[in-house]
Amino acid sequence: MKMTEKYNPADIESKWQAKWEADGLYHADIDPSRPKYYALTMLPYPSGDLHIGHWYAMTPSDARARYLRMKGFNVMFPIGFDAFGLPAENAAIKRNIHPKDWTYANIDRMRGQLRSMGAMWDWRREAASCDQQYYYWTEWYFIQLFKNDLAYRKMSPVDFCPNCNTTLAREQVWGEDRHCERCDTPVIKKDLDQWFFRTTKYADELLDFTEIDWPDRVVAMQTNWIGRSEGASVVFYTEQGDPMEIFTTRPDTLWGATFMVLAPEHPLVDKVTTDANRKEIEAYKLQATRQDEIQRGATDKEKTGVFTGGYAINPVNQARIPIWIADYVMMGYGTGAIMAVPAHDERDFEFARKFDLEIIPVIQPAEAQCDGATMPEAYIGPGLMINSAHFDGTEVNDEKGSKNPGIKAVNNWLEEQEIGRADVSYKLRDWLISRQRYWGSPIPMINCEKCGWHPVPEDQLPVLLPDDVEWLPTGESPLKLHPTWKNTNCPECGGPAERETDTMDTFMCSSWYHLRYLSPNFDKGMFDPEEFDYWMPVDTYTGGAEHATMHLIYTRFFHKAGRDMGIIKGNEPMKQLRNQGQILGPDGQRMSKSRGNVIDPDKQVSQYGADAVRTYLMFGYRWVDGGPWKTENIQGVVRWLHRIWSVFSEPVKPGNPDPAVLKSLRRKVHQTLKQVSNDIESFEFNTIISGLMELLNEMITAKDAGAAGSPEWDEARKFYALMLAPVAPHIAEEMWTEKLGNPYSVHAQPWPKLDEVATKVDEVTLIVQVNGKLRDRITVPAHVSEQDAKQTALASEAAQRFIEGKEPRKVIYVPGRLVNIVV
RNA sequence: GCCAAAGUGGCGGAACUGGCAGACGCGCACGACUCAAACUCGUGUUCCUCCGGGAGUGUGGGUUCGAUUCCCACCUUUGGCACCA
Repeated sequence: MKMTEKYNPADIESKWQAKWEADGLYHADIDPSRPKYYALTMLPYPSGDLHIGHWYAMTPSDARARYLRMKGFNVMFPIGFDAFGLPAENAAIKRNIHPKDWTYANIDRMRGQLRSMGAMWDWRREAASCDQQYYYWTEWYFIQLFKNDLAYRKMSPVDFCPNCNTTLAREQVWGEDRHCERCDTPVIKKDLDQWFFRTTKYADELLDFTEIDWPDRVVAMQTNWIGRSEGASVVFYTEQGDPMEIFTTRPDTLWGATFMVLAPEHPLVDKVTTDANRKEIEAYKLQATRQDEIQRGATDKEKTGVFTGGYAINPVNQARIPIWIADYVMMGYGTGAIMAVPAHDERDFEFARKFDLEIIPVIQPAEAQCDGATMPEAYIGPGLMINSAHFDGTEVNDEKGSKNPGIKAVNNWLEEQEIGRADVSYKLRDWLISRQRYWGSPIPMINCEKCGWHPVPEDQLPVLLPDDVEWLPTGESPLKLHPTWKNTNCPECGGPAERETDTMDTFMCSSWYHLRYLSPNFDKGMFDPEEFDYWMPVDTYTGGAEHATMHLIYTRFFHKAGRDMGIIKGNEPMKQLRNQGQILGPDGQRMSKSRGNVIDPDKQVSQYGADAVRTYLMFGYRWVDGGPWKTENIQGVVRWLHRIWSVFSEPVKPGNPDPAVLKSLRRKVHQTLKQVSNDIESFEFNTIISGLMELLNEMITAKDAGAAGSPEWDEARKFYALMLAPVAPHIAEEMWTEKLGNPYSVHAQPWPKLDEVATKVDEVTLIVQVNGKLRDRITVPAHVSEQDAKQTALASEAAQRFIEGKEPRKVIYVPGRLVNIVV
């Protein structure tokens, strides 16, 4: 007899990976006869080393894609690289290697690592955002945005990281001390001419999530980020007659405005400031700008501010109210000016108390009486309007915007009087995309002194990045320092002109990679429309939740803008989104080189095999949560894989089993099939594995009872290999093809067919409760009548003991579950 | 402060629609195999117990014959936002 070889993952994994690849097993091509499924996982940055987090994100997604493929879908599962960005330049500076060389070397290395996952990538669709034929179309799309007035240039104060020497988008600035997301350096403000995209134009539409199935968490984060507030815009006038527009969510409190506050940077500050106050105002402004550089955000900071000496007229009652400046009013939101109603706004109240300003209540709560002189805090609840001319007595409730009768009434009146109007304000700002760095997609714009800014003519695209640059960071784009690159001719007048030397934020590149995957070599457009029509939209998108307010808003904007420009079809790029959690180091901390708690997937794979690493990551965690890597826990799946191997390898010794054993084996097989199918569809990877473990345990028991050799046993092994295929593709292939002798490949097989009848039991165990407490178990036929079930339960000796001869008041019967006797 | 999610054995976690809490696995203990160890296999493993049973899913209440599951209040943890007018 031939000795059974041991399970050696290294042998079978590389063998099958090579064969699958050579056979093009996972190529996904347009096939109108089959339903399509676009499964997408967020593309990696080519940092040079695949992280265990990539495995955690990608291999369960791969398992699900494989399952859907077996279910009959034509599944596309592509991969690529988010290949532009700062780390390449930083590495270049540190090691004097060209960012391009660094990036492509890393991509090469990571391709190998990604292959070791045994995932069903269609490598023919690979795209890297730094490829010429990719950024060609990134540039082209920029031009379309520009032509449609969705890209514009503006001088504006922007967050600038002095370490990375580039500007940052609002969402790339983190924390109370406003530091750079990459290097933790506190950012500073700089006034720069920058390119923006009009994301705000889509603010309302971005708040509509009805067409997509995304996690509540992400929907909530995007909703907060967009920050829609309903209210009114009202124009106040300074005493000199300059209009001063403010936005308020509480127009019903207009009569309680006792002062105005301007942001220190507000353009009217100089004009309203009297000579007597000018010195103090200038000092405060200076201090505010300085503080901007460090921190102006702290909430618990005591309010500061200075009186300008100027006054404004409240348009609703002609009251003359002082104008102050204070840093609690931000130039970047609304109009940078507010009316202050201290009686009904906490911040204004605090400010008024500190500077002894008047407080006039205009909302009267039901019970207490508000008195401006004595009230201990602002009142923000509902009530009736008072001190508000003919609005006195109008009801104000807790609703926001026009649902609030007080706000609605005042808004109507403001419009009639032409003082103001109902309005909406957003926290969302236009997307700043200029970066003063080299390794990014060029912004294809030309500036001519005579003709202004014009796009590079499309037949001259792409604007190529020059290879010969000095990339030492100076705060200016390295492209600006290149001796010749920026010199060109004006597309309008032909005279000498200069190229834009900033490059684009890499989020621009990653906003459309799912479209480039459709046809990475297509040269007549961003994508082949035929591919688009078949594959789009993305059916399932998986990745980290950290992109909720950045990438995931940008890509929706990109898509909607493309739709309105006639380039893209549909309203949303990705129908379903699911987030995975994070794998932490064994110490429960975030993995980092400095902590020395990094788990290297390559090492794990060489030690345990790819199937073990895949299944461990699926089994050990709730996918959405993640958690610390536990080295000893991987033993569980390793043992399981070895047991699978032996169940499939050991010679069959046919026995003479009890038919009940076979029936119960078949039941377990089909119950597991049902459970595994449900779990894999709903991203519950941990219970897929536990279900398969349970089934294997039952198979071993059945085998010991002589089941081997029976048709039930053969079906169990066949189904087992098929159910294993999505999660552990290599061992499943080995079992299917080599051990069971089925035709290659297990991954080209249809998913096994469920026999619902087989999952049903003949006999059920009912629990018998007395007053809700478990007292006994009885076995009854599955279709027992209610009466019989109750009778059997009442007759139970254990139950009788607890009934103690008392008369049952009520007997509850839940079919298949229990009988509860209430006494 | 606001928004969101989550609290279950020593640990990761399971429990369909309100119906046997702790599946599966790790760890641990004991046993078998072994000269011995590892591997492997078997048995046990929420806590208390007078061995009848009792308690138990963050805390306190409620609804219900019955609550990890539904409702109310609170506590804790994690993530996000944070003077947004």
